[in-house]
Amino acid sequence: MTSVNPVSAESSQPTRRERAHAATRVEILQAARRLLIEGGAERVTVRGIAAEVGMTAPALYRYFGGREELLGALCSSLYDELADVLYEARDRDPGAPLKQRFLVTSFAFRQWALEHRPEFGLLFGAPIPGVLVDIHIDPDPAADRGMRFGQVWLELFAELWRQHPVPVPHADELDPRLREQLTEYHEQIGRIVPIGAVVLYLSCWIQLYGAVATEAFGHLNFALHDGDATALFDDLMRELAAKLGLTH
Amino acid sequence: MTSVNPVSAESSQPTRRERAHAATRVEILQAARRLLIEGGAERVTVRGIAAEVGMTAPALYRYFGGREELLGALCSSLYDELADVLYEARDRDPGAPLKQRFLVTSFAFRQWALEHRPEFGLLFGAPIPGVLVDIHIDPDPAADRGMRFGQVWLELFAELWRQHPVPVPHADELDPRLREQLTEYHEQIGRIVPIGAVVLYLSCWIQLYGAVATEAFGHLNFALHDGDATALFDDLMRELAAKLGLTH
DNA sequence: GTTCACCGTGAACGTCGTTCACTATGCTGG
DNA sequence: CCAGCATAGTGAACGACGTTCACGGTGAAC
Repeated sequence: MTSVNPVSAESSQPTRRERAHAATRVEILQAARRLLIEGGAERVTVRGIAAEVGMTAPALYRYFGGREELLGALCSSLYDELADVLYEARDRDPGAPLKQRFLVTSFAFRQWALEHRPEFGLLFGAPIPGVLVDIHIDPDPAADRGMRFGQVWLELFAELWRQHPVPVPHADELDPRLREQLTEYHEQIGRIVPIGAVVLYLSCWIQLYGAVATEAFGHLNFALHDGDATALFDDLMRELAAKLGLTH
Repeated sequence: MTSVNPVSAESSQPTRRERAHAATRVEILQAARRLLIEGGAERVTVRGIAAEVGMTAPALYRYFGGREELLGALCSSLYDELADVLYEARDRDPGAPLKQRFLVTSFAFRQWALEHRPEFGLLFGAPIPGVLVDIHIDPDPAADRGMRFGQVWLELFAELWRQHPVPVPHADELDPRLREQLTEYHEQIGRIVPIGAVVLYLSCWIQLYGAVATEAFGHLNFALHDGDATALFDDLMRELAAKLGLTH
């Protein structure tokens, strides 16, 4: 099962076979994504993918341990793509004020979610029993591609907060339970902002998630008949900017 | 298929057979829920349910049109249960100040979500292609059990806002797109609050959804390693109360 | 007491994930 | 250059899935 080749044990140049293997892996993931877009995670079927890439189903087991592992790899690659999209949005206009870059990045997140609803659902919906678990359990932090996604927001937020340090509760004023829970993460990110700002960061993430997920999942359709929450999202982002002390 | 009995066409007392039929339906839904809890929507299988209620798979087609329709009915019954839970929380202490009753209800929502994650995921996660669609498309508003769930919050919010009318933008100040989109819903709920308050209501729902869903789906685990966001939720609800002008 | 609607079964079809024995291919070490 | 071998891919098979259909049995209705 994907045994390590003695020739290129770690980081030396990949052999011909390894390149072909990796190429087939991405081809498989592309086919999987096509099926995901067509009909949700349910349609991502081993046999379907195999047909798409011109193989029979058992051949896929040379590349992935099974359907769940394949879905996990698909999640990873999607997290990566999303992180790239966000980085691109953030750095699109490096001279612009940070507030604007933050808003542009937030809008890019929403846009990606709406243009890729099945993918967004896979990454940010209810976890599928055997899939996402494996990812977040991965001991190697670099292997958790979701981390890269979170990193975008963290960098942006930290830069924003340090340039515009809206008052946050001191560590002593924080709920002791919350302070204790967040200490590990706080250290993990190198204490780039005070722990009170981490709470603010999480509350921003929650608000952004809520705004994007409710729209992408259709949980606003009861009120917004056409399902387009653009105007509402604008409102919410203004509110979020105000919470960050970014009054214009 | 479930033809109307000439004896009890509409609302007269149900015949013996009809009662048995209805009883079997709920028994089936209970079995389906047991499987849902065991292993998510994926495990809710026609054959599995049939075995659970002591029948063979084809027999279930006397009660439901198929797996998707069965999942839809399960959603409806879960929405109903959740609405009951919320109503109970709201009316637990009718003499308490509205702010407290609002917070108690919000906490009840979170608690139900955390104690019934698979059910919550089915109702509030990414929509399953063939399932939730049918529900929200139902022309009979009384048949959409999700409406009953939304009604709890709407009643609570309206009562709260009228007792404590925090300033909201006038209709003229609202984004024209948003105003036009919300007009239909505004009429539908009988204009019990001004349309600007509807925007506030939606933003509250989004914030509550974000707080509960991120925790229930594990989308806070990157920072809260134990996954318990109680303290953070407290914070967020305080913030939400402040947005409603409920400073204590 | 006959008729008939309804409940439930068993067999069957096509699809699913997965395993296994097997073959072909192409790289590798002597 | 050739023997050896890891790897890629196939076809058959197993059990489980959703769904359909023809069939028998049971209880209510006239």
